[in-house]
Amino acid sequence: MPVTSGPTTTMPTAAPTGQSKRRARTHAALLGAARELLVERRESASIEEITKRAGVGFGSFFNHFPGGKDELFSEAVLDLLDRYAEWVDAATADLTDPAEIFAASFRLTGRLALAQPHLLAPLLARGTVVLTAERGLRTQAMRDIRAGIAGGRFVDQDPEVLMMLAGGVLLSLVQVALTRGDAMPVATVDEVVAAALRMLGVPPGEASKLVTRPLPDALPPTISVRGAGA
Amino acid sequence: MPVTSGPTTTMPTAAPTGQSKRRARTHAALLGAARELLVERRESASIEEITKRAGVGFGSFFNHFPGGKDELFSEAVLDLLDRYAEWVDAATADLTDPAEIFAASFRLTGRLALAQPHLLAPLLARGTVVLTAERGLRTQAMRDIRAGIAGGRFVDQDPEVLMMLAGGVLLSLVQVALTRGDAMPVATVDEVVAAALRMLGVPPGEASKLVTRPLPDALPPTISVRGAGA
DNA sequence: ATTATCTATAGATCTATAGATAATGC
DNA sequence: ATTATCTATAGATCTATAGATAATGC
Repeated sequence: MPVTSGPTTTMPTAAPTGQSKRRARTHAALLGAARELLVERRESASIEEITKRAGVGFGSFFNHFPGGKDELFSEAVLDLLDRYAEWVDAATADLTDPAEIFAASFRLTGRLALAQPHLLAPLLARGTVVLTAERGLRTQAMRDIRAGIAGGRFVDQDPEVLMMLAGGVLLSLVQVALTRGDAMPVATVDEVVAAALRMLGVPPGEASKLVTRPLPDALPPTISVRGAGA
Repeated sequence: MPVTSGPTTTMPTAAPTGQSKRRARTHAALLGAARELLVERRESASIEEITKRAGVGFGSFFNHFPGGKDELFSEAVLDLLDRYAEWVDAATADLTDPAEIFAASFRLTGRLALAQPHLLAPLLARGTVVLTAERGLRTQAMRDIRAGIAGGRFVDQDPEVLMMLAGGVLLSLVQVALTRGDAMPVATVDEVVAAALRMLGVPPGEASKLVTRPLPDALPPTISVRGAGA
C-alpha cells in the first residue's frame, strides 16, 4: 500500500519564485486551513480564525478571496477535487480498459481514505453538489464512461447519470472509510468497488476479478493540509 | 404518478390541541424555514432571517433550539429524513420481497424528487453524513438488506456498507433529479434504480424486470415546507 | 519601486437574554 | 394561573477597509 507511505507534502504546480511564490504560499495556506476547519466545524469558523489557522494576517484574506468565506470554502473543496483528480489520473495513466481504470481509481481512493482520512474528508463537506462541478474528476470520468459504453464494458445508460451514480458511491465509500477508520479492512474497499462495477454494468464475476488485479503504485497525492511549505 | 398530485400539506403526527399544538406549530414553522434556507443559502442565514421566514418572533427561536442554528439545521434535516422514511415505509408496507421493496422505494423517491424538488432538496444539504444518522431510513434499510442477503436476493457483503452505498446512490439520484429538473424522464429514474439493484447483487435481467412492476400508490408525504398549518 | 502582507479599527451584524404581552387552562 | 410567544436591547462578534510595514525586483 504505497498510499500509506510518507508525510503529507506539498508541491506547487510549477515552482515559481519570489513574489508570486509568496502569494501562492499564502493562498495555499488559506485553502489548507479552510479544509481543516470544514471538517472540524463545517463553515462556521470566523475569518479571524481561518487566518490564524493559516498563519497569515487577517487582511490577507480579502486579498485572496474578495468574495468572502463562501468563495474560500468553495475553492478549497474544488481545489482538493482537482488535486485528487490529478493524482488518480496519473496513477491510472498506464491503463486502457475503462473498467480497469474505474476499478483502480476507486480502489486507490478507498485506500487513501483509510490511510490518510484527513486528506479526502473535506470532499464530503458540500455533499453531492461537488459531483456537478465542472472540475476535478468529471471530465475524466465522463470520458472513461463513454469509452466503457462504446466498448461494451458498461451498460448503455445516460453517461452523465452513470457518472453521478459512480460519484455518489465514491463519496459513500469515503464516508464509510472515515466513519469506520482502522476497523475497516482493505478487502471491504475492494468489495465496494466490485459493487460499483456491477452498477455500471460489469458482470458480477468479471467485477470480482477486476478488483483483484495488482494495483498501480501511487505516491501520496500533493494535497496540502496546512500551508504550503515543502 | 400519484406523487405529483395535490398541494403540499402538513399533518401533525397526532392532532394535539391548545398550547402543545401552538408550540408544535412554531416548531414546525422553524424547521420548514430552515429547510428552505438550507437550500437557498446553505447555513448562512441569520437567526433573525430564519424567524422572519418562519413568521414567528425572534425570541421563539431559543425556546425551541437552545443550541443555536446548528441544532436547528441538524434537526431540520433529520426530521425531514424521518418523515420521508415514514412515507416510504407506508408506501411499501404491502411488499415482502426485499428487492422489490428497494426498487419501489427508490422509484418513488425519484418520482417525488422530479415532481416536488423542494421537498427532498434539503436532504442534500449535509451530504453523506445523513446516511450515518440513527434516524430516518437507516433501520428499515438495514432490515431489508439483511433480509435480502438471507434470502439470496442480495450479494453477501457487509450489510451496513451496502446500506451506505445504496444511500449514496439515492442521494445522487435526488441530486440528478434536482439538477436536470423536468428535462429528466421518469424512465431514467427506473434505469438508475436498476443500476442500484445490480450493485446490491440482483442479476441484471432481474433488476430490469423489477423496475417495470406496477408501483404502489402513494400520496405526497406530509413534509411541511413552511409552517405547519393544515 | 513594486507587490504583498499585516495591524488596527469603524461600522455593521448577530446572539442570547430579560421582561412584557398574548394565548390557553381551570 | 400557566405556558408560550414576542419585543427590545446590551454585549459580543464579525466583516471589510485603510494605512503601515515588510519583502522582493531592478
